[in-house]
Amino acid sequence: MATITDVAQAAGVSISTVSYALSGKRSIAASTRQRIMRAIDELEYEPNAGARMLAGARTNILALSAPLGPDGHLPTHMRFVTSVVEAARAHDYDVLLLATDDEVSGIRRAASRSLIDGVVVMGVATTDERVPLIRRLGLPSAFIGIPPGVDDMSCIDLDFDRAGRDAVAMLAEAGHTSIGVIGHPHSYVDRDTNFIRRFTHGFDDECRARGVRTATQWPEIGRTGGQQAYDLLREQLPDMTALVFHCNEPIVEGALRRISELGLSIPGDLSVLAACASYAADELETPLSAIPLPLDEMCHSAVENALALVDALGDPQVTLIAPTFLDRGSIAAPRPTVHQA
Amino acid sequence: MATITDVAQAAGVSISTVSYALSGKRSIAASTRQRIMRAIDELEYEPNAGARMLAGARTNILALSAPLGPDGHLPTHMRFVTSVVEAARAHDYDVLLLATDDEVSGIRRAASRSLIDGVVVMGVATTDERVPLIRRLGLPSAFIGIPPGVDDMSCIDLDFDRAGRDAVAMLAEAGHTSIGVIGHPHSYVDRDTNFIRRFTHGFDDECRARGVRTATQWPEIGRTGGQQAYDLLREQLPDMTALVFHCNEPIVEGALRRISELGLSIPGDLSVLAACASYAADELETPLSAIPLPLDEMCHSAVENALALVDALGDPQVTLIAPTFLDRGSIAAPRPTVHQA
DNA sequence: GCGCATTATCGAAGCGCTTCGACGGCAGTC
DNA sequence: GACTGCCGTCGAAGCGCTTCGATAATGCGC
Repeated sequence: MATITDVAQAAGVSISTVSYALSGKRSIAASTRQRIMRAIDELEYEPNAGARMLAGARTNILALSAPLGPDGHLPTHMRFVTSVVEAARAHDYDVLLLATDDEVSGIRRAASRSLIDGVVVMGVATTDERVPLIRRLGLPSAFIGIPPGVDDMSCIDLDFDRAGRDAVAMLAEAGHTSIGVIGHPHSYVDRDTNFIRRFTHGFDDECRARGVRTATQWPEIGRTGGQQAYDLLREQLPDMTALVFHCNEPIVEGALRRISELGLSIPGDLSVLAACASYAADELETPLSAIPLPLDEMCHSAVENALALVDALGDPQVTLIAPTFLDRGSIAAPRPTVHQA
Repeated sequence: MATITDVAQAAGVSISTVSYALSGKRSIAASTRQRIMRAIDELEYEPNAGARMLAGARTNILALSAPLGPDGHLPTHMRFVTSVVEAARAHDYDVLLLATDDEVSGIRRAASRSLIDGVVVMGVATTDERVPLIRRLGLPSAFIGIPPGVDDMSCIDLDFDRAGRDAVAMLAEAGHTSIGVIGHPHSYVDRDTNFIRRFTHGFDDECRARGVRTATQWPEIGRTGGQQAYDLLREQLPDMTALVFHCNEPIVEGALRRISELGLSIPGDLSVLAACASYAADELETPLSAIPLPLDEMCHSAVENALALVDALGDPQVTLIAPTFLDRGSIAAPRPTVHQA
């Protein structure tokens, strides 16, 4: 493999000139730069990563701490992972994947070994040991999700509170006064809670403000959970005319199936909104209007925030992304109530 | 951060002694080693990764080249990824994730920069550009899956041909003479084919040898695809008494649902086998007897094969894992035929 | 045409580690 | 008691790069 010395020789310059030509940190005559670039191409030179780390105190590697246990929703996690990798690559960064019981210790190890420049943290739990660890290490970082009470580190997330309010507002303005919610599996609620709690807070608060009746089901994982949750919800809220999903697609699919089994039409009999949807809500059995989870935006911003900290540009910041709405026609005014004799 | 010099000073020895104590490449007096270890603990010393790479020509990083496009089955891919990470960690290796349009170029880049010691390749396609690339780079590698015609590189996979034969044998010996197959979505077949082809080859060959009638459906992606495939299969093979799945769970779930809608019992009316199942076939609506895909074994062996090549222990080898069978009672003898008047 | 910036380039130090060769000390051998 | 061999340790070279300070070359004002 060619080294910088080979390039310097081939171009008839010193190695420091090559280095400066590459980094742009000092001005180089255009003609010299050209010769150097030609030599680089011919020799297929790539700088040695180890040498660069040693000398430059820069690794061009970002860790991704991802709890990818069997209890999360794999497809969603996967989308986050690939999106982070993509964002990192856009800045010539590579991603070291820390997972399976190494999301925490791996951060310490990689940082102590100066293997990484920073870390992107996903799957943030309510009390997350990675928060104090990273703070103590002084490692540039970005959290995807907002650990409660943290304001001295970069975090990015959808504004779930706002999303909850918007969901209510949208349905209430269409005329609904009784809205059911199917939330995440309760196993997530016990663990992750933070974003779920924020959504619920905004949602419930807005219901109260508008005098909307509501009830929430936290189902079991999977499609069956979705079906059961819908049935229970109907018992709890017999006059329900609108349904909000704040969960992953298997549960949505289960509930939609149950709805269609019951012969109910969307939005004729029931208005449905997919809130904070990490999946493609237009590819469901019935396409759903949605407040999408801006997954790519979150991941890209997280990477950029982390790298800004690496470059010591700016300070850590907490970013809440404003929710948006994608209309797919699954929301309408409720049917006029038929007063029974 | 503490360096090896700090440790040497604290322990009152030279840095080379510390290095040898750590690597074990020369003998060190027990008392000296103890002093060194104490110093390491007290200073929380971790060797600098860059320096190690530079001096040692060893990075302790393995690349994982994973095409994680939206067209694959995300949960399965995710399981592979976490399993590889886990296996690598067991050897104090970290994993650099190459994905999203960088599975190929990333290998070249990381290798040229001497960032990685080797690469584990997943999602192997029939003609895969990574094969010639890695061969040309002379990079230690292991393929999860067998690229056709490759015998000079380490590959590991389930013996799909054998699995196909075993599937037929098992059902034929239970008395079945007409076996339907629901295979992978045809979008996979067009792309990946190799393992699918090997399964089909073994399966069809064994059917021929045993005089078993058979037909295969390559469904659309998703649950609906599974339902449709089952219906079509019944038209194609009206006397079908056994069904083999060689696909991912959404399709299995769709087909099982259709079967239960039709009021058919398993294994009373239909014997069912989940072949090469990457999912937990015991957690389905109806638990299925299965030939499991030994995902962890594949990933762990792949990592070990790649590392063996890094250490220049042994030569590349193609490993086919013998299929096993997990009985969950979804296979029985066919009902005696009722001759219609 | 002299001094002074400015621009372009170079040499050398040093990042933290691994590894080679060397060396002192000690046990065993004849 | 001198010789051989081995064990435990050390010093120094060198991995390929970045960066600092120095130096040469150029352009400019007066």
